Amino acid sequence: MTIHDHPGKECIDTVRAFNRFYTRQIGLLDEGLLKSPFSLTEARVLYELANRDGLVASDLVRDLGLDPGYVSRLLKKFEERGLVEREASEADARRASIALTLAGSQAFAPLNQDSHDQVRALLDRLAPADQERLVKAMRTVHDLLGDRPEPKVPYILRPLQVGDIGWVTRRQGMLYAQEYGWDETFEALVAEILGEFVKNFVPQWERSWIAEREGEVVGSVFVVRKSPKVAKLRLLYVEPSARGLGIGARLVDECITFARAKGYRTLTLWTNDILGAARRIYQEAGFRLVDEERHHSFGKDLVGQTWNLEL
Amino acid sequence: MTIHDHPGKECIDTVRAFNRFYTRQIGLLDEGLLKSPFSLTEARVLYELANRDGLVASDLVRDLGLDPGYVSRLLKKFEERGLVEREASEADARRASIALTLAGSQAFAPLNQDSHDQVRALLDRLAPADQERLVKAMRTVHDLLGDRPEPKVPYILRPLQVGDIGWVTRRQGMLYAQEYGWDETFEALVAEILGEFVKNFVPQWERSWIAEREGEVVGSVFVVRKSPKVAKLRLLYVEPSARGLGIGARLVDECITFARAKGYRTLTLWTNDILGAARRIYQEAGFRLVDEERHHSFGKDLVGQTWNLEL
DNA sequence: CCATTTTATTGACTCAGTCAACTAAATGAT
DNA sequence: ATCATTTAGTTGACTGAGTCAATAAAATGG
Repeated sequence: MTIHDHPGKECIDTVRAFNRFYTRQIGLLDEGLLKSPFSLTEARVLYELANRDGLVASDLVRDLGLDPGYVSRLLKKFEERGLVEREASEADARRASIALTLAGSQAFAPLNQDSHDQVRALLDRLAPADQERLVKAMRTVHDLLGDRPEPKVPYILRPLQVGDIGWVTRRQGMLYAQEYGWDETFEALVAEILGEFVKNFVPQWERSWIAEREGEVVGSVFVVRKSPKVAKLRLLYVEPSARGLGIGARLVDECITFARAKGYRTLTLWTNDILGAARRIYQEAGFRLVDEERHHSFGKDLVGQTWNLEL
Repeated sequence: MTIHDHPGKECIDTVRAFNRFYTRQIGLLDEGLLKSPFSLTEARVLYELANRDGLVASDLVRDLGLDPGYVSRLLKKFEERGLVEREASEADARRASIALTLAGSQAFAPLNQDSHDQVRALLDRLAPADQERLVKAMRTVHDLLGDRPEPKVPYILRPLQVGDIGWVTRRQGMLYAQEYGWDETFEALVAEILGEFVKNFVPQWERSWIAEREGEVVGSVFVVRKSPKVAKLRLLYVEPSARGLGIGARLVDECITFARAKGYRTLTLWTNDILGAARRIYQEAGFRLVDEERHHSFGKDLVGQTWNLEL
């Protein structure tokens, strides 16, 4: 696979179909503006003015993709009608920041309310579960096509919650199936391990960390008690899409800190030699390879490795 | 929870933000039309004519949300330029179906190509995994907001594949957590059962069915061998969004057929009394309640039930 | 300090889209 | 059958949203 395959034709057609569909959708929503004294573009400008401070004419031109002349005239009209005020910039005499006056806000309020009500009506037609799916899908499209600002917090760590076990199982199963051709018995092993983890969970001695990035699970790791002196790190994984953020190292680090704090003497883990990225993380963290054995699992011939860290 | 909660404010705001964003996005894409001799609306009309047969003027008015007078004039202009032909309808003398001529197709081709290339360029900027996410999200939005045509095949049944174990675990865990407040130990139990199912899987005596609807898993059931004479039905579930299609009954039916074919004498299952929808399916299928016992599991006081069907 | 770029404005257009009035055919209620 | 109502499409008369090019003034950058 090259870095960028050309997108398939069905993909392109689906996106185009969506664009046509949404063109119409937006047309329907904007019909609500017909009775208002503002055009669609005017309403867009009002919205921007109402929701952002310190805007300058050229911001509107750029962000809404409008003609500078048109914006100039439009603002002049708004100013004459007392809807906006301009305040000359001190730093740059050409620019003037534009703000809605009270009258402007009042003129915008019903527009805003209409739009709000329309969207609510749209959502009301859907079952709650579908509302969530819709919103999530829209957010995905928005994030992918918009110039996504890197999230301020690249990821968070949190404990296990309902749904995580299955999700982690699924993702690990699919990931190793895709990358190494492992069969479904690996996914089954993950399911068993996680099932047992929760069933026999001892909060004092064991812990789980789920890495979440923008609401999506992107990594996880588990520490279980093998004996009073030995803790085992299990099921470290990081989503391919979230690699390079140091999540893997961070997760391992949390495990080590936890194991130390609990008074374990050894932190052990089992992995396979082909998992290079993981091995590097373990080495960096100070783990030493203590044992290797061949085995046939998950439909492949593999070399299992045991790594230990003396705490 | 009422049937339709009012959508949360953040939902509404997200949808509105998406609408603003996509208004701009469509504006960007349509800039490609500027050099062409057609307006956006003309291009939309041409697209419809190129992709659908037997169209009538009023179809365009309805489907594209246009003014009838405008369409009338637009078609007249196209006809004068030799881009479209009209053929009077036999059934209704007022109507005439409209079709692109060869010249019309030729005029449309570059537009179509441009749009295609633009979308390809858009997708090319994304990693393949993100392309898939985008397309899937768009399809979700389209399906939810468009008047979705009922799929021709409402669902299909298929055997387990990689990723299903985790998905089924997650969905069951989340479903019962949401509907009955069960804690994560239920999800863990599902994970263990499924892990063991795959680990000890005996194809001759056991089987799984996954119900899939439009590419999404919407239900599942498993049959395991308890003894040479007794098979156990486990983990029946149907997604709320796919209920009412008879998937649950169908899954149970498959289990019964399978158990009979394999020569089992009894099909047994364990459930809880609060799961009313499931109970109805079991009763319909001929199962008899043979045992009940109170137990405390999943953070709740429950009444477990064993149901048997003599084959 | 001078060429270039950015920000904003203005004049001059135009054509995409609207609105209302109207014809002709089809439908449907009685 | 028939007559009121609805549907399909047409035409005339507008208008105003948006475009394009020229210009001014300020800021930037080598």
